[in-house]
Amino acid sequence: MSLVVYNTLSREKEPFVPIDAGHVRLYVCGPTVYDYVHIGNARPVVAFDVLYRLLRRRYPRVTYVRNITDIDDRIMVRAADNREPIEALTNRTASAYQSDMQRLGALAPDHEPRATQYVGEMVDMIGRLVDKGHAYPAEGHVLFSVPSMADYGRLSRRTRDELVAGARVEVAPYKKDPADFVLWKPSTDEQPGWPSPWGRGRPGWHIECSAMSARHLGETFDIHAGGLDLIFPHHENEIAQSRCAFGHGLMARYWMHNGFLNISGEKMSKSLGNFFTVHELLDQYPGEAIRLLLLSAHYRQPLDFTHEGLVQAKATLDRWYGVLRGRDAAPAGSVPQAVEEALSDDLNTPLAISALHQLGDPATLRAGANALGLLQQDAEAWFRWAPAGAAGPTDAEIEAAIAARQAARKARDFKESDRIRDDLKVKGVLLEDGPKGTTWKRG
RNA sequence: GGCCUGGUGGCAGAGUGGUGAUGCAGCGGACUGCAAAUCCGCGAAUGCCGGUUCGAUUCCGGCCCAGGCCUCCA
Repeated sequence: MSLVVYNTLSREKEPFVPIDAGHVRLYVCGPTVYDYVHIGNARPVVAFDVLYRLLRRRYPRVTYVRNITDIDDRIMVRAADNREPIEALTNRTASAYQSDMQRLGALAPDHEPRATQYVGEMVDMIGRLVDKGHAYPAEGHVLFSVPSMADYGRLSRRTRDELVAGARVEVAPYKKDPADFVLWKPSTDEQPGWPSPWGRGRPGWHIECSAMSARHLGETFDIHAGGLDLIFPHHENEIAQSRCAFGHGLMARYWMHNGFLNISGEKMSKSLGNFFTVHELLDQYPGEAIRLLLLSAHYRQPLDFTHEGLVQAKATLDRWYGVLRGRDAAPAGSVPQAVEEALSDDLNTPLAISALHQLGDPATLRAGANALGLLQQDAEAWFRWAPAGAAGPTDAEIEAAIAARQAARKARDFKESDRIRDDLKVKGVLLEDGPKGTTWKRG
């Protein structure tokens, strides 16, 4: 089954043909670690985790790289506010990120490079750009010369003139051209910095991805992915840096971008206060419910992230886990064809989910859901999940109440048995009488 | 102003040049001590105006509406 992906470069779906069919290489832009990530940051991680899983089924070797940006002005500001060392802040938030993404069912990338560990590579790359006339030093900075690249702007379909005309930002006086962007900037004594031929300083935002992708995936690789908002300037500038430094006609063959996430119909933003961190959501909903909601719309479409959506996602998973419950549900050997076909068409996860609804066999259902990174846990564990800080009855108390209710039912004291059931319901525990006895779940 | 998305039943959300998936909700039935869960069945939608076509929700043009990007941003 051939894989087709939408390539931002061409604005069309294209058959996926790897550069080396023996080794597919994928890069996804990761977070800047200065705080817990928000739910919008999780969308590319989950969407491209589905891609990673699919590629691993198709190709003998896949290398997936997702960076962690641990040097950035926001980090410096936050560390100063917190009165803590930068490394303490970045280590703590990077660990929280990794743990949160794991709880969303995302596989760990093969490499998770941190920018501060690749400053040497970045300095080398900037040196190459200067040597080739694509960059120039100015007042302690090094800038990329946009006019030096004939087809700059291909990804975002913008010409240099359009950029300059639409610019909302004041042009720094040391720029030769208003469109030029920073590769290296000087640091004061208090700011973190590294030695370079242009003085002590730190890298600009874009250069780390160029340097780290080249190091782990090569000068050209297959897929580069990230959020829609990264098309410009981040990915445009990565392309400029990598192509001009290495002299290739392309950096990555396929550029994939996920759409944005709205909160209750409005753009998520700090000023509106409609801002959820993955960390806090994981206290209130199971990770798989959050993941299912993220996959319930196509990755390129906008996704409205609502409480109702989470409740519905959890209900769907309740039903699926109900199919698995008490039955032998080891995943069947292969992913059901309908699911595989849907995912092969530019990751059509909503269509794949609809196919899952048609599956009644537990092993097949689990195999199909696993392709989406869902139904990865034991069914009983799923039904015992409770929100953080919930004050409901313990498992043992529930079992005891069920036993008391069974005794009442046997004595045909339905008033008492219904009282017990209602009492548990108020406490968030739902009972279901089946042919094999009574099962329960936390609502 | 430039570039780019999208407008499908009550809600969520796919596909498709030829009787419009799927899930939730709703309605009816089976099952149950009663429920719940499950199963069976039912009703319900393609923003507006043109064009191409035997036929358009799908292709083309215009309009209206919503959203994103234009050097913080997933």
